[in-house]
Amino acid sequence: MVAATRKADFARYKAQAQVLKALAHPSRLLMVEELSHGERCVCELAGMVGAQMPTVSRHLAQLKHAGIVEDDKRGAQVFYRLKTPCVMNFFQCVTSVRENADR
Amino acid sequence: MVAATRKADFARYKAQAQVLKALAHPSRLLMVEELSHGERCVCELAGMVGAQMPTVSRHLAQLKHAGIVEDDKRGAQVFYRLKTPCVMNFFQCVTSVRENADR
DNA sequence: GACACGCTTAGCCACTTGGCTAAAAGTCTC
DNA sequence: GAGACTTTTAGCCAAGTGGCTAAGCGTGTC
Repeated sequence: MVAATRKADFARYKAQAQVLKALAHPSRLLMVEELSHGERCVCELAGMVGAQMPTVSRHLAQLKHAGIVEDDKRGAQVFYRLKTPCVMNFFQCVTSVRENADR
Repeated sequence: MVAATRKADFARYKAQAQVLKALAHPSRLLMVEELSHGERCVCELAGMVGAQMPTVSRHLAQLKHAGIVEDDKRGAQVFYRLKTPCVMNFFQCVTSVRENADR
């Protein structure tokens, strides 16, 4: 059963890594923080990030795939919002890690 | 000052992304969880991860560079330990994100 | 229907990541 | 110092990432 347990653990770590990877990009972090203040359409986020819309759209697709945001099409626009506001807890943790790292 | 603020924000997001990226790999997550139970030498971790030692050594170098672990050379061996146990808080957060994602 | 608008997809590119093997470097024993 | 042992570094390669432009697709307006 040890092998089976390790296999299950590995699958769990892989899934967790997927979520972390989705957050591990400056532009995506910026978007997540912005979305914590309320829903935004793609063009608004593109303006803030300072990248082309196709690029931003793909970043959002990654966040959506990881289950961090969800989209809502209204007319010609698509609004994104945080699906799991708990994500914001990361920011504190990450900051404290960084502060310890600098020490 | 808006431009300067945005620039500083971007630098902050970039630093945070570095920490998240360091954690965003199944093998590294496994090692971090293992290290949360106490210090381990490289060969022990290599056995758990199931990878070659050079590979594990490089993963550990990434974690060290991100400020997540620190090393302690004792004789021919190198022991690693968590520098910021706070990292363990991530696991809960990530899990809850995943559960919401599956829903 | 024609057009503008917002967003996504596809294709291309440079760059990074993560695995391996081989070689080097440091430490302990004899 | 020779040899065994642990760890790191270097070099290679396949696969993934992230940016761009161009093209496609759905929606609202005239």
